[in-house]
Amino acid sequence: MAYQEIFSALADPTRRQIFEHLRDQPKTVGELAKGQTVSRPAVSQHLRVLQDAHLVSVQPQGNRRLYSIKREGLKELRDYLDCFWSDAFSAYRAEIAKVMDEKGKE
Amino acid sequence: MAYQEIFSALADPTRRQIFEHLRDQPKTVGELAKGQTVSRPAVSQHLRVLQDAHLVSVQPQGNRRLYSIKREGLKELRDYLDCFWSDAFSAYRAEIAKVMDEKGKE
DNA sequence: TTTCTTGGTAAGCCATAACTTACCGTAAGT
DNA sequence: ACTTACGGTAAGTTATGGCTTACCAAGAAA
Repeated sequence: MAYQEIFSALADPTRRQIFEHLRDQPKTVGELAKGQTVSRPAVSQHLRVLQDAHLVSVQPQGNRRLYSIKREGLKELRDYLDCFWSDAFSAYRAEIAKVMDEKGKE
Repeated sequence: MAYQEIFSALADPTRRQIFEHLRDQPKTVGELAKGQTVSRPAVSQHLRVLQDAHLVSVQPQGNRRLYSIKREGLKELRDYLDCFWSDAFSAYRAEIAKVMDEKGKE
């Protein structure tokens, strides 16, 4: 359904780098821009795209905005990939994934 | 490493549709083009990109070329996604995936 | 209340990528 | 041998998307 946005969001190398930087911990726009060669507005625009793809989320904290990874988009992507394993293991995999998602929420 | 090619290969909607059409069974270029609104050369070009991303493979059969899905690229992508589940379940997931790949090869 | 920081948005530029038509090589069919 | 089917490649066009600078709004700090 929303594969389009997710795939194209992660297709850009700069955007993927930003996304990866969020893997360790939530960061502000300024922090993210510091690790990038592109300008801060560019980072803002990338974050917008990632947000639309449900790959990151924000919480404003006074002056700044703290971005963090949101696994929702990733989960969708994983489900998409899974349906290319057409054998019985696909279902098995899906089940495992489901269980782990539950755990992951804690 | 080669995430770039894989992500951008699947980011294009037409290309993804072609890829999905191969899910059921291997097909020739003509067959794939028939299900598409774009021209046959366009399909050829898309297949080239998918091939570079290790998402499809070809075997020539006389006059025609039979394209089929190659899970190598998908596997790489899945591994990439897995490393965003940073908890202990990531390792577990990876193990499961490995086992299932082995099984899948049969 | 100024001033500085933080960050989103607008406008415009430019490179890339997806498409087209035209062409060519090769294998089958007649 | 000729013709038709199949499909890859070249060249050119156009739209999209990633970048920049400039600008603006809102919260801290002075």
